[in-house]
Amino acid sequence: MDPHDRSSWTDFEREVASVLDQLKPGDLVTYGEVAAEAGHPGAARAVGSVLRRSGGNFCWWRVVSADGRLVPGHEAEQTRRLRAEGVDVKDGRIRG
DNA sequence: TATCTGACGATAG
DNA sequence: CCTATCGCCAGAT
Repeated sequence: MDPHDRSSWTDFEREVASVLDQLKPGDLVTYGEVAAEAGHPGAARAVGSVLRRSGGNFCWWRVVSADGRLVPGHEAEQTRRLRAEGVDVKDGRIRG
């Protein structure tokens, strides 16, 4: 998947991208919300797959699990990015 | 067409 | 609070 040529992406990837593109610094969404906003309610797991394979083409750090958990294996980086946007993160989780 | 996979989500214990 | 399951979806093989 080439970040400079979205036309080569799948419809699902484009839809997910359009949703994430609207997020502003400090915004937080869950995989399920992204899926629903993209027009694919229930496809939360598929959203995670897209983000995992997309390797940073999206603002993945603003996406958290439904229970507020950060991305497994990327807690440090995600915590750093979120705090830089004013989000309160505590022990790999969103406080609030 | 059949199966397997996973950065999910809800539920039960 | 934790783990174990199960249902779900789109992609990859």
